[in-house]
Amino acid sequence: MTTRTATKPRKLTPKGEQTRLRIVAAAAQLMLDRGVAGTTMEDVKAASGASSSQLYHYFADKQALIMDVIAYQDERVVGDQEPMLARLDTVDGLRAWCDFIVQHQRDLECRGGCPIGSLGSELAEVDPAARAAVSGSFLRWESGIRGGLRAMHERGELTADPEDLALTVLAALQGGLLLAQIHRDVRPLRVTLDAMIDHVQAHTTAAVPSSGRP
Amino acid sequence: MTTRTATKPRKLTPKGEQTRLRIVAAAAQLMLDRGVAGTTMEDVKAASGASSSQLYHYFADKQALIMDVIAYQDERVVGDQEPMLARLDTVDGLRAWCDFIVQHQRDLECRGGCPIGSLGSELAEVDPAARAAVSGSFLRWESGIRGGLRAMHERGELTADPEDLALTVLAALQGGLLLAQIHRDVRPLRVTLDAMIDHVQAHTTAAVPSSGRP
DNA sequence: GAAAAAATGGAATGTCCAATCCAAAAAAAT
DNA sequence: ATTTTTTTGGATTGGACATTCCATTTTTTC
Repeated sequence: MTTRTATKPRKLTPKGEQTRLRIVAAAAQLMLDRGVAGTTMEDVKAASGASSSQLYHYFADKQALIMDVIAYQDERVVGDQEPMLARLDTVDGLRAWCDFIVQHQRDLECRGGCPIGSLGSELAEVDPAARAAVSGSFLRWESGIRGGLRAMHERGELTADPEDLALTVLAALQGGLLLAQIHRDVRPLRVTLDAMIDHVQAHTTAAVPSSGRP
Repeated sequence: MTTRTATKPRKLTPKGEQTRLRIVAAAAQLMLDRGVAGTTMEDVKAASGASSSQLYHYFADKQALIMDVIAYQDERVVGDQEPMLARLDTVDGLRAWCDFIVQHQRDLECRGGCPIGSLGSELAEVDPAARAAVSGSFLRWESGIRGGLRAMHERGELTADPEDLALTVLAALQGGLLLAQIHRDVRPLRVTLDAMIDHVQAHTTAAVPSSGRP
């Protein structure tokens, strides 16, 4: 098929693929900085160095670009965290993951919020396809968290239900990220993730009050 | 002053106040249903039965209307919950509040997400004044939650820090609401709030595993 | 009852922005 | 080397939409 709107586009040349990715990466950054509605195709052109023809060569319309931005952020956020998610089978691994997220938000000065959650929140009621895509990304993220918790559970170290606990941890993370963004302060995120660590620890077989950490 | 853009508007007649409120209420509903960007002034006119002149008679511009929508939602959400927040000084009160929120989302079929959180997420990076207003609303909400937890603490029933716990509960709530909205399923919210109840209970002096509830 | 102020109606204006169009250059395929 | 395809450039178009403008009606104030 020569149409591109509903099917996977025909295979691009390496140069074409590079241009397409440059456009998606630029759009992803702009949409994190200013939201989807606050990002125009003109902005994307300027940030990516592409022309209008290129934008509409690679993307049927703005909505198609948004879908690719969601997929891109899914890789950048969930995909990149997978090595750490694989280590959530220990409380120390959980703590390291939390520390990484808090530090990352500190580096960003709490701007943008969660790259996936913010997109989902903005688009959920106006773009069903986008909402479904973000839902898929959240399920992937939850699955990664659950994998580690389940391993703990299978070793007999975690007494709580890893299904529910993974969901709770992701929800707390999303809420902590939102509050940090709104208040421009990592404390809500830090405190919330620490509470999750405590909560997980409280449901391990070696449950003891967490001692002061250096 | 005769200007209306930066100062409190001059006193309205009762009829004028009624019209202004009708506009704000209509805008609030539309912005929950379709987001701020997805809501035009034409939509607000149609929903409120007001004319363009009326919109711009009562609001300097769309941004001014948005600010009033945030204040309105603050009252509708946090203000209306205050009686329940006053009862968060018991685990049963906490459970009742959580049940109310879950049922409310069920009634809405998880559409819209949190009326305050969604506005904040969409506007945080494009409207500093809006972000600050939402921040204030979250602080008010957190304060209401903390009040109850602090009462428990002061009675010696809660061993955890009510400051941190209130923050954690609000973050978990926001995250649960977001996940429920994105997945169109109350389960993430239910599970997350249940975990918060467990977490609070685990830090009370009568800490026992929660038995199955009817 | 009259004057002033507020509320209301709706057409018009100007700007923004997604998307299209016309075309040339570069790269790939034959 | 030539033809075909892909990539690229940028002007233009049409529609959306916030806001302004002109005016009348209604309500409030004196």
